[in-house]
Amino acid sequence: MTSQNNPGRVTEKAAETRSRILNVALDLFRRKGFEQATLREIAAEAGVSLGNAYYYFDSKEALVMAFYSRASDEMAPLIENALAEAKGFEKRVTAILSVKFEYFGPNRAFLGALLRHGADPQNPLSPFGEETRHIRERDMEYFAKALELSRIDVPKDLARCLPKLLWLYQMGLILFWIYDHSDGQQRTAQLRDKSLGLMATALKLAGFPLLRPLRKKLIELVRIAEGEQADA
Amino acid sequence: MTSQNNPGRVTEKAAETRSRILNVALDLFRRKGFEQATLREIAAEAGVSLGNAYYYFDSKEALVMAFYSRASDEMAPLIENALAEAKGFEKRVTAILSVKFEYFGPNRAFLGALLRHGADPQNPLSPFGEETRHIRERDMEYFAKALELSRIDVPKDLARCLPKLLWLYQMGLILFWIYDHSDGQQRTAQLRDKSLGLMATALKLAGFPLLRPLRKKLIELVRIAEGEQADA
DNA sequence: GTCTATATCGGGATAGAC
DNA sequence: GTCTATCCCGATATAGAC
Repeated sequence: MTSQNNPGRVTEKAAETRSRILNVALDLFRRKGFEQATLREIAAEAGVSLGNAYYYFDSKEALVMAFYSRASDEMAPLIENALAEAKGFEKRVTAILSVKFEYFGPNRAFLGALLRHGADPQNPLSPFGEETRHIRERDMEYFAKALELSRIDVPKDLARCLPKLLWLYQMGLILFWIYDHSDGQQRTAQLRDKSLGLMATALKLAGFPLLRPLRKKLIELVRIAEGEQADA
Repeated sequence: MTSQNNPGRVTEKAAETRSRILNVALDLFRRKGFEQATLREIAAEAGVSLGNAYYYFDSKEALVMAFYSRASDEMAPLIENALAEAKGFEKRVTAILSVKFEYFGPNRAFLGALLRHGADPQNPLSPFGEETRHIRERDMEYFAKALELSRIDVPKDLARCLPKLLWLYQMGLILFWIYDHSDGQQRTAQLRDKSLGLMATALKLAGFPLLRPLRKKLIELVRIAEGEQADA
C-alpha cells in the first residue's frame, strides 16, 4: 500500500513531496491540458524521478482524484459560509454552485478531461462510482441544507429525494458549463438562473392535487434509480 | 486522404479488408475491453500489418467512430419498422429505445469506454460534438416521428423542442443502462417504462393554464441551451 | 491504391536496486 | 522513498512489393 492511502502516517518530507508533485501536475494540466502534460515533465518540474512520482500517485488519473479530494475539502468551508449568508432557496443553491464554478473556473479546460470517465462505471474517476461516493454524499448534504434552511414546503415523499435530484441537476449544469464557450460562461449562469426559477415554480406547485400523479411517478422513478445505486 | 473518407471509391477487396479489421476490433473490444485490446493484436488477428490497420483507421478511436456509424446505419431500418408497428406515444418511444438497447446489448461492457469522452467537447467521440452531429440529428428525427405519429397534442412552443428533450432523455437512460448491473438490465427497463409514463402524464397536463408558467420557463431553458449548441 | 515489414518515438506504467 | 532501466503500446515514418 502506497503512501497516498495513508496520509496520517507520512513523514513531513513525504507529505511535502507529494504535495509538490500534485501542485506541479495541476499547474501543467491547466497550462497544457490533461493529455499534453506528461508525467515525465511533471516529475522533472517537481524535481523527482518518474518512478518516484508513481510512488506517490498510482496513475496519472490518481492525480485527478487527488485534485477532486482537495477541491472538495477546500470548498467545504466556502460553501458553508455561502450557505449561511444567502437567503432563500434559489439564492442558496446559486451560492453553492457559484463556489464550485469559481473554484473550478481556472481548471475548466481540463475539467472535461477529468469528467470524461463519467460514463465508465469501472473507472475510479466516475462521478457516480464508489471511489467518489464520499465527495458525492458531501455535495448532497449541501443541497439538503439549502432546502432545510429555506423551509421548502413540499410533500414529504418528494422532499426526501430532492437532494439527490439537485445533485444530478448540478452534474448536468457542470457538463453544460464544460461545453459552454460563451464569454465568461455567461450562458451557464443564465441556464442556472432560469432552471432554478423553474424548479422553484415546480416546487410551489408540487402540492397541487392536479400534480399528484406526476409527483408520485417522479418519486417512483427515483426509487428505481436509487435501488440501482445501492448495489452499485 | 485515406480510404475511409472515400467509401464510394474503394475496391471490393479494400472494403472487405476494412470491414474485417473493424469486425476483429469490435470482437476484441467486447472480449477484452477497449483499453486492453491492442492495435497490434487487432491487426494480427485480422491478418494485416499494423501499418495497414492504420491505413484504414486513423486511430484506435476511429474504430469506435466507425462502429457508431455502422450501428446508426444498421439500426435505421429496424427503428423505422419498429416505429411503423408500434401504436401510441409510449409504445413508439419504447420501440426506438428497445432497438438501441438490443443492438448495443452485446457491447454494453465496452460502451462505457466508448462514451467516456462524453464530457470532453474536444473529443470527436463526444455524443454532443460536431463529428457525431449526423447521428444525433437522425436520432432526433425518430423521436419527432414518434411524436408526430402519436398525434401528441401539446402547445406548439413545447412541441418544437420535444425531440431534443427526448434525445437528451435517451442519453440519460443509456448512461443509466451502462451502470445497470441488474439481471438483463431490467432496472433500466423499469426506469424506461416509469419515466415514459411520467412523460405521457406531463404531456397531457402541459396544456393546463396552471402549468403555463412552468412550460414557458422550460421552453426558455431549452432556448438558452440551444443557443449554446448553435455556436458549438 | 493496397499492403508488408520494420524502425522509431513518445509516454504511461512497472521492477527492482539502493 | 528514491532512483534507473525497462516494457508496452499508440502512433508515425519509411521503403518497397504488387
